[in-house]
Amino acid sequence: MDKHQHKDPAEKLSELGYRMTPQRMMILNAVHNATDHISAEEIYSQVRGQYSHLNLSTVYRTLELLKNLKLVTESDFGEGKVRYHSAEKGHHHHLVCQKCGDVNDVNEAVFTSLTDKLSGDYNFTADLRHLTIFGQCAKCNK
Amino acid sequence: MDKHQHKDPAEKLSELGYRMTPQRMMILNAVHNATDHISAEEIYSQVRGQYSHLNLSTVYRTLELLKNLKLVTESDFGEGKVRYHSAEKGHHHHLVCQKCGDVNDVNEAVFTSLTDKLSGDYNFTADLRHLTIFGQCAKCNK
DNA sequence: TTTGCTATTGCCAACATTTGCAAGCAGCGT
DNA sequence: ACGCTGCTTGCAAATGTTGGCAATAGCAAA
Repeated sequence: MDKHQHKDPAEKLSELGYRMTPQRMMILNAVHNATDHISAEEIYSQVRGQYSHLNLSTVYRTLELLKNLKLVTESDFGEGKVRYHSAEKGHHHHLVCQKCGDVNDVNEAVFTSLTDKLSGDYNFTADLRHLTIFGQCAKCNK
Repeated sequence: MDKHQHKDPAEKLSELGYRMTPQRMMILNAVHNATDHISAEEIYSQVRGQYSHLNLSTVYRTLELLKNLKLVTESDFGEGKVRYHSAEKGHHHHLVCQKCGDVNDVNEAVFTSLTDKLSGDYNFTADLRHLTIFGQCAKCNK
């Protein structure tokens, strides 16, 4: 299994001169196996369950690295902490309702006209991985 | 002067049961008089120069309030701290270059097709005040 | 296998921001 | 004037995240 992945994250790391440590491997797994967007603290306590030699700073530093390598994406839902998501599971954006707090996914396609415009008018290549948009949801709009 | 404002912030506050205190007045002035997007710490030390009885928590709490009343907007340029801007000076969005760190303004109009789509397809009323989009700027795209 | 370079980690302190709590103060009714 | 109610503040502690530094551990070359 896992044959369908384009490239093993471990491979991707070592190709770029990074080292595959147990910490990184387990953090990567935690993000990948998470059913939903997962926080740094959650990753920390989850990994610690099987591998007690881990520091929270390492979690943050690893997530920063994985983010730069585009292996994970970061979302801020306005909870006072940030959440992470495996990039391999596909991109999508979020609509967060400021009234009821509901979070809904939006397909990337909704943003193509925006990125096209930014590219055409400003020659700016937008990096919209996990964008969060605040506002009022359908339910609260009634 | 200031006759062109729609409504006095003091008036807007008291209408909603809030009080116009010296702290709030000076924080509001600091944001309004700032030539650029200003941080909480900057507001704090600036106001403290003329009014030493001020706590940093008050600055944060006041900014939170002004944000909810839509008197100021908040932008995160990825510096590890947030910046504020007077809403009365007009809305605009930001393109932040991940390579060179340059920040450019984009007119609100660029986003109308997006907000229309979100409204039509998802019945979601987007609250795009100061949106920040990361990517690569024209210079770095060459 | 051993060595050596340096990326990586843990620990701890700093930073930006939020929160709980008790005291202070404004405006209202009596 | 008095006290009540609830908004507002300062203070200090907590939270989420980042950064410096010295020790450790991958990995490649010998």
